[in-house]
Amino acid sequence: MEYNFKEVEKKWQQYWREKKIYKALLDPSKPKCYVLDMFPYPSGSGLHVGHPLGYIASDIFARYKRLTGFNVLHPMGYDSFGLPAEQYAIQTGQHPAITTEQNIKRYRFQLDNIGFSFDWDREVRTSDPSYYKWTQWIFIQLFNSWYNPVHNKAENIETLIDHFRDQGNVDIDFPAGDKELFTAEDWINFREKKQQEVLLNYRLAYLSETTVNWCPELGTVLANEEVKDGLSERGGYPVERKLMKQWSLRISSYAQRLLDDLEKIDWSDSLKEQQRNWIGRSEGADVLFKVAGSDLDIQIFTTRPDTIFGATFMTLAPEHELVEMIVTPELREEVMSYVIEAKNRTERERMAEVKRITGVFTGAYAIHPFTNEKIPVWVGDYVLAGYGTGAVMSVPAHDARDYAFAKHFGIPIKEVVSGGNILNESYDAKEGKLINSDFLNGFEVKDAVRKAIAEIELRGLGKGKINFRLRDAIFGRQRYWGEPIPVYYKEGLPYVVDEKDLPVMLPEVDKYLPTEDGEPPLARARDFSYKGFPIETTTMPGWAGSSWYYLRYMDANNSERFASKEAVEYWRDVDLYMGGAEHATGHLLYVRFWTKFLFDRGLIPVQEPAKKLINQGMIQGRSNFVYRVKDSNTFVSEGLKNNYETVALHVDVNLCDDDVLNIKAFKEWREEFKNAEFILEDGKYLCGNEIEKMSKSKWNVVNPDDMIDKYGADCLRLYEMFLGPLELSKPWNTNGITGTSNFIRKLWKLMHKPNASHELELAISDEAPLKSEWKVLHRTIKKVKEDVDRFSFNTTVSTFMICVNELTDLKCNKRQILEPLAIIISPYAPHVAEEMWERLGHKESITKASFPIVNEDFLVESEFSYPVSINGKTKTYLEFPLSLKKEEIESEILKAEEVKKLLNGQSPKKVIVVHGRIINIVL
RNA sequence: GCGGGCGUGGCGUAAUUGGUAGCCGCACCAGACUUAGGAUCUGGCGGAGCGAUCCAUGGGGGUUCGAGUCCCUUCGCCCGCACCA
Repeated sequence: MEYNFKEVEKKWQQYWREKKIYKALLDPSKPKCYVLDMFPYPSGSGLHVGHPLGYIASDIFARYKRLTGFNVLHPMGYDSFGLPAEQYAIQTGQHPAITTEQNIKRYRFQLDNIGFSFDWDREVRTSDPSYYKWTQWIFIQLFNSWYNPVHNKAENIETLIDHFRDQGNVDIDFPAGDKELFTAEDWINFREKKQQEVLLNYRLAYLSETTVNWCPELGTVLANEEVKDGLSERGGYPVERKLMKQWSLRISSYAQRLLDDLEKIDWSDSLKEQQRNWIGRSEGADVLFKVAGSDLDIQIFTTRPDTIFGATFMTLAPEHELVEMIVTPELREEVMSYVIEAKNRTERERMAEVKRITGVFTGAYAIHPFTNEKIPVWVGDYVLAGYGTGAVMSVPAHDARDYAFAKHFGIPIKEVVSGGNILNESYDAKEGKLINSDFLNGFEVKDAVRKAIAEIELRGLGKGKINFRLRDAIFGRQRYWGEPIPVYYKEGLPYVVDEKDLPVMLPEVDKYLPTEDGEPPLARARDFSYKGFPIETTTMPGWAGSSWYYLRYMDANNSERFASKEAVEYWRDVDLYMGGAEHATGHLLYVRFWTKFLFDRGLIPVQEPAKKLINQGMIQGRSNFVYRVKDSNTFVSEGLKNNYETVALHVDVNLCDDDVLNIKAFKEWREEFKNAEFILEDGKYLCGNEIEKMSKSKWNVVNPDDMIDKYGADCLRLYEMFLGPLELSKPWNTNGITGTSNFIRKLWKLMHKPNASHELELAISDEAPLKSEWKVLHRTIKKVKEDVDRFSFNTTVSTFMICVNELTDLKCNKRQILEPLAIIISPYAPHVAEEMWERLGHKESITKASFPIVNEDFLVESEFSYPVSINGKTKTYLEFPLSLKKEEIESEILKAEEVKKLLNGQSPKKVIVVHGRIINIVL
């Protein structure tokens, strides 16, 4: 019989499910391999062919690792808290849990269709109380921890309390903001309320009044990572800056470690670079400038302390608290109206108008700490409140922004580093010699920076400092569909819920909207309280559950702990993490942060979640167009469209095959096309095409289920891999799928022959293979192994094709060849491989087999004829027997008769041999 | 502006990582068989030339016996960050 993929795939999927073939057990006798995909948010539109790309690749890797003797953990789950289900709930009143459940069912069906080797007994759902119980538990650990800068790790808050009791806080760096000093005695005399307030300043999960990204449209705050170009990442609504009391996580304490440990992990350069940029470490100094005629100081941060003599003015961010205090009475009105205007501009407006230079003089002057000159203090919105100290010393000669500002307002420009032409533009480069700079004169920039910092510290004007761009992560969301924060309020102070009372269940509400007084939806819940005290009404952000899910898979059904000690000790970290690059500065930063935190607290044995990470490329859509002749119901084929005046219309790509329109289906597609007429070329209607993002509105969404129905799961798997390198973004194009489809048929035919009535029947030979057949096999095994090890799955598919073509040419149907062949193909095309395996007489699943070992003996060439170049030029052919050892090759070749003949008796100076072959002869 | 990546036939791509450029597949062309099909099989398929050969990896230059690969320069494309002091 012909290969019937529908029957075969169904049969094996059922077999795998029933026998729990892919169940992973903790087995210390075997090496572990943890292969993880980024779990999906189960959206209403289901999977399209782009989603499984990464899943297929990781599945291949997982299956390959199983065959090579690893105990593989390859789980899947759902990131099931999130906005779309909540938006839908707001519109329809349906509980998000119901929508989510429906979507998950659909996802599961689609995933099963592709034949993945997930261990579904370990499925996790972030919205499940048995899961978010532990998300809440980790939050409590964060709340009960502080970052000890001396030990450079998070510790139990009790150690801080002990320290306060013994020594106060004099010797402890305050993590953020101004430091209020107290002694041990002070601490003991503080009331409970005061103590708790102080501790809140040190906890890793803390409540504070901060400027947040407020999105009025979504009615919630967002983390920096969730804002793109001043718009919300989800929905694309404008975001404002707003001062609010909010829960935050102190990720900034981990900035240096998050940066340093990038060195230790095998992630792509671009992704690491994105994280480095996001963390944004810069070295420089904090310097104090006195305000003339007052005892106020302006603290600035600069990375160029060497240029301090070039500071001709200072600029404060409009939000800076000193603005109000230093502005002179005459200018107060003007300055404050500028401040208000600047504050009211949204982030987006501010960004869009980067080129616009605005600012206003405060009337106040600062005293230059070295020259004692009076320099004017300005307010300008090019200075950001959120970075450094929100104030800068402006050195127009050596900073492009200061330069533009100074030019615009006619402020003097003083050159202090030679090498540029400051009449035309600022000289920002960090090289050149210092001039006009007193004690720094003559130093190179690099040395001057060091010298300047030393001098600043010596004179008590400030000190060297490392600044990070990374801000603490805002953790509260004014939304319903998320994890409740396990906190209650007593006398206005937050306390965490007792661990034994977890989870704090998400309460039922009558509506999923904020209350009339603007409280989050949870405030609608009746009696949402703990021991009579009100519970926090904001919920956790979408990234909370995904920041530790990889740990839950290790022991997904544990009700005593987030995962048992044995499980985290055994599985440790992810060996291969597959997912999109869009999570570079969101999820992938948070999951590293939580991992380091849990490590610090002795809960897990690793500091990084994933050793190796691959970002699979996006699959774009390939839209098809039909061309309607203007004002008619006639459609003209693509090649002839220039002869008419036409309008291009998106047409459902599923109505086209290789860009040829299925006219019958098209007519049935929409009522208006029922009587459409067509102008054909070569008897066909050819559609135009264009690469666009895959989306419903563009009619270019290809559903994997349809592909599987038409070609089978194995064919889809092979084809998605064959499209090109994994990391590359590429358009989905089914035009080439016949290639992989043919391949599966050819593979099948290796062990089936047509009988008298032209039907295929099993034909396997038990004869010993010929050397040529062994050679084909072992070359393939070798190549496949190398390819999988370097994640080059597209070349592997080519390798399989070559192998099958060659075996077909050799008419090889030998069992000893087909068995290993089935094994090496099984990670890619598991269904057909299982079926072959069974037909070869095996009772057990092919997944229990072992990946064959390469026998190099079959690959050694004894004799060959190949082109050789002389002095890198002329090519000629040479036959030379090669059975020599590496070190013998050159000396033997040098005296070989053949070579001399070739050179008319001359002896070569040097023979270049690569992989046992003479490549070039130098005379 | 800064950072990361890329540029090879009509198309997707490959090249043992510095060693015969174009593997494999699609598309296309020719042929065979035929139960007439969008099946299967055989052959061809970067350019020029009857040919041996020559020219070709965005352009220019360099290192090397030898460069798609390394270096410099230039052009073009994609992605990320961006008033971060």
